[in-house]
Amino acid sequence: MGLTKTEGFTKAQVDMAALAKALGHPARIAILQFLASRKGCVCGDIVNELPLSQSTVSQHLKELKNVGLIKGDIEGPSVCYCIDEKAWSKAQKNITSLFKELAGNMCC
Amino acid sequence: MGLTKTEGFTKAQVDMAALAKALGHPARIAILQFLASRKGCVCGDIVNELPLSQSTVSQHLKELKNVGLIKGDIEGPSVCYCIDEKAWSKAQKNITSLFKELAGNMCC
DNA sequence: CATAATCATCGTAATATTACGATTAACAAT
DNA sequence: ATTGTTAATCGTAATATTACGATGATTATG
Repeated sequence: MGLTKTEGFTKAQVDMAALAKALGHPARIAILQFLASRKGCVCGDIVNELPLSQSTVSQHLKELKNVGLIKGDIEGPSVCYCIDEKAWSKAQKNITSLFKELAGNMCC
Repeated sequence: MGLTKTEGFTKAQVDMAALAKALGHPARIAILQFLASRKGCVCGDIVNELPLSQSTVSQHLKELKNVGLIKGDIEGPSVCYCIDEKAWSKAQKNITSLFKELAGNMCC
């Protein structure tokens, strides 16, 4: 299979899982950190920062775009990437509330 | 391939990605929420709460255990699961600091 | 001891993910 | 126009993930 069942789960659960899944690769964590380390868009040199080929990095960027965490604006021959502020703060809110929901109910 | 490259990334990045990956399935989100909704361990009826077969749920529980987020104590014929408080608060700290690191540096 | 209940594991199948090189598309500059 | 640069996409291969039924192991209970 390899196919994730979504029927029977809430939209919030499915969305949260999709967000977490997008963060579930070191390269994508590194990309987000690199984008944030520059104050602004990053045109070009993302590939040079990662130990992966250009096509692989492009795939990871695509996944981050699909989940909405980053945007890419075409700037001449290259593309400028940056974190999508709105999506990011929404993600932060959701994760924070998940942690709040799960806090303080431990037993063992 | 399907094999995630970890050389060239920091341990923090790899660990964060592993945590996120563990959260990257609706069933595993649902399991954590269900464990937290009960104040204490949950013996038994996790399977009944999910639209998945017993063996599939067992697999998801195993993944959550592998990343350390939950513990399972054998209690007679059944097993009591609960969130591992230490691992969970560490995860929370790491995610929070990731968000802090990435906040306020947007541009577009 | 036999049976039932609970959960892990095995075996299997379908699909997803990761990664790379090669190619293509778009644009800039000579 | 040709060339070079940048980044997406295609094609491919290897491995991972998801899911299920069936089987095992363990422990109560009759």
